[in-house]
Amino acid sequence: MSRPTRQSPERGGARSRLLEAARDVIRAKGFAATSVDDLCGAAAVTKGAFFHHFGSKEALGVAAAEFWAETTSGFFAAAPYHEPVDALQRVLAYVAFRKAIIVGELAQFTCLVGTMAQEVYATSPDIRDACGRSMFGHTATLEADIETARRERGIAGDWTAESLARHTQAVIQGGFVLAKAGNDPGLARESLDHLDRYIRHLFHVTEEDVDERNH
Amino acid sequence: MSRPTRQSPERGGARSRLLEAARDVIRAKGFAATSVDDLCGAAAVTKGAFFHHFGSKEALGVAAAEFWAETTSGFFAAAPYHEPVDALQRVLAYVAFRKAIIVGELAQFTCLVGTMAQEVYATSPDIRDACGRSMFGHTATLEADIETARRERGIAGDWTAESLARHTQAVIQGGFVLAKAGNDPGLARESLDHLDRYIRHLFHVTEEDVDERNH
DNA sequence: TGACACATACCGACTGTCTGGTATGTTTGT
DNA sequence: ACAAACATACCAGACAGTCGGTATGTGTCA
Repeated sequence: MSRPTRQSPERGGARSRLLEAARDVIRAKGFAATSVDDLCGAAAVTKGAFFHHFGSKEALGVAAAEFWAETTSGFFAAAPYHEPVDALQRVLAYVAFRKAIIVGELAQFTCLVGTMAQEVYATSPDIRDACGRSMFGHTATLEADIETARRERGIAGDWTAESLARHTQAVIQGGFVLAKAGNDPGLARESLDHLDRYIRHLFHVTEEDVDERNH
Repeated sequence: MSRPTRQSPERGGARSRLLEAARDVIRAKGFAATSVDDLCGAAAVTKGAFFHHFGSKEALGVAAAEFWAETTSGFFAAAPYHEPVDALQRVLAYVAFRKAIIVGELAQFTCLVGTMAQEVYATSPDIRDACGRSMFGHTATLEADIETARRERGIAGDWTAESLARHTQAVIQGGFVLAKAGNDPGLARESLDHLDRYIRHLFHVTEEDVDERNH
């Protein structure tokens, strides 16, 4: 069925098409429930191509997590939340941005590495670690802004920028879980409102303060 | 292998042994990666017994979510965090309790319905909805204490008890995801510290206030 | 009290399909 | 000509689910 056309579009693109298919199909069905044939079908390539590029299904999982790390880091680096010159405003803009991109179908805005890590953490250490690198690599980029904001504003408190960055990620990931369980993206957005309120509290943001330096 | 002894222990116990096996095995391996034979092996029953009690693997998934709802609601109802007479102290004690039970192996303290919902939300609406009922049924029990605390303390703010109860669940679930990705239970506890701080902020808890009315 | 009917609980061999993976071609750019 | 990038055919095992059967109650009526 739907044999890939001979003289198929861009020869050499099988690997990236498989990674894109993995990103989309695994987010919808999960890693274990996604078969190699599913991926080949979605990417319009044959099994020969699959095992030419990836030594095993597990190796594809690792590659998919790394692909996710690359593409998302590019996506977030190009996002507009970096614009404010004030570091705290960047942090709050990050949270607002994360909320703003929660639209449409669940499988399109949820996190590949969160989903995969949850599923394979005990059965595939390689995939788990690749997911961990992607996730904590991302939190590290936020951590820098949090740390800067803290210094700029002279904020004390018994918490670290690292832990707050990770907490932010936890709220996002947890929001995805609730959104899936309740079949309602609004549940993910809701938790980000609480996170926003919490961060404003940590940085003693008053009502008048809010638009003080808004890009 | 390991044939269940004829005259096996408690005839009639196959169903509950399968549900307990499902609870443990699925939390470790995920739903899709857990085979019916895995469950039969773990429960020491045969396939005949499995399909006598459950019409399909999916039906077992639904039953496992319902079993989880029953056993955890009993567990939390009996937990000591209900002791404080002050509602806010009960809420904070709940968070502390959730943190305290995060010990040992990941598969032993993480949430079955969170794991399953994340995995099957798009492929099995029946399991997803059963997971949702379990999860939001639990948040509803916390919501009551939050609402009472809010009235007792005359707290305003643009948030609802319902949303805060769900946010609490999101932080817990997100903590589990990070703990799995980082292979470190401490990551789940860490987020609960932030949640505790956030709730104290919402209720204007001062340092002196803390042990004011401690059970 | 016991015999018969019936239901529930379980057993384990079997089946057809699907799975990840392999072995061996064929095409294509350089 | 050569290697990389595919395609095709195939395989052995695992998979969910089936089915005919047995063991153990449970209700009923003489």
